[in-house]
Amino acid sequence: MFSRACEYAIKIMIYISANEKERRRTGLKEVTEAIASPEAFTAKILQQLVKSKLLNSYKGPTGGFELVVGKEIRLLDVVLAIDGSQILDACVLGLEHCSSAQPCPVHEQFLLVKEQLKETLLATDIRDNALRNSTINLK
Amino acid sequence: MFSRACEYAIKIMIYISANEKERRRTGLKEVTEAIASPEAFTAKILQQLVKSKLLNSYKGPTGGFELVVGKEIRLLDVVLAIDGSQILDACVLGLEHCSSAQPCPVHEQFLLVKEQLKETLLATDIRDNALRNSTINLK
DNA sequence: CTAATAAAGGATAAAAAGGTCTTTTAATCT
DNA sequence: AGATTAAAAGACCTTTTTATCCTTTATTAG
Repeated sequence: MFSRACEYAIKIMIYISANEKERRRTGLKEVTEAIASPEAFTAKILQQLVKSKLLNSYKGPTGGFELVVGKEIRLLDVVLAIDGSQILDACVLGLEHCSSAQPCPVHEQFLLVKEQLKETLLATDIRDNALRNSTINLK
Repeated sequence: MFSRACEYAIKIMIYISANEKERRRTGLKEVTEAIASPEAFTAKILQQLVKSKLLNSYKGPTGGFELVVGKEIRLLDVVLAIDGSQILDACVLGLEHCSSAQPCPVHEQFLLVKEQLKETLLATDIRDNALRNSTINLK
């Protein structure tokens, strides 16, 4: 459904969110251990999340990453930052000119699926306690 | 949502289905023109659909492909044949041990999405006239 | 039986995704 | 200021997916 990078990104965001309550910044090494991901690759994803303004980063000792403060971050924002809008916008069959005016053969059938997906991505806040619950594991 | 190969496969099946009414067999060249796909790659996908027993194939002049006769073929069958059950079975976050007993942080949120997707894939018959309508284009 | 036709199969190539390594830049703490 | 820490950046490597090419096998029509 999502790229591997996007799966990592969602886990990263949830993990950093869980840390937001207690301490503040989360370092690269800490995240990669928490979500069992390749370190260098995870660093690249963190960079993208910073560029997309979902995370702030700080260098040096006491450095690390934190959610952008005061900004509501939904699952949709994370998916858009890493995978783009393809999964919501693109034709299921990959047709360039598919739309409600010129629908592909399965256009109607997938309207509900996409609507349900979009609704879920929009409704899910990264800071939701149900997600950031520390008992939940991300490995 | 689906792999490129799977997108081609769905188009292939719909196109061959549209031919089922009038003539019978459909050749590789005809399909690739109809769906604007790379010929050799399309041939590989056709082979997979034959191996998965969704299509019958015949060699030589008058040869080609046809839907397995008398067998109901749903979109689900095509997706399973090419992409496998991943999109329905696998954890959204890629966790190995995710289940209702040990749910990942977004497990609940995606239950409805996956259910809706499964329902759609199950309910959509490749021979549905709404799909095989010849006015619909597959390029 | 032979020529022509069309799918099957296997080897190879190109592109994209996933992942690594090394150097640079910025911040902190003696 | 100098040593240390941690993220940023860019070049590189690996695997998977997408796509091509060439030979073989099976079928049909003459």
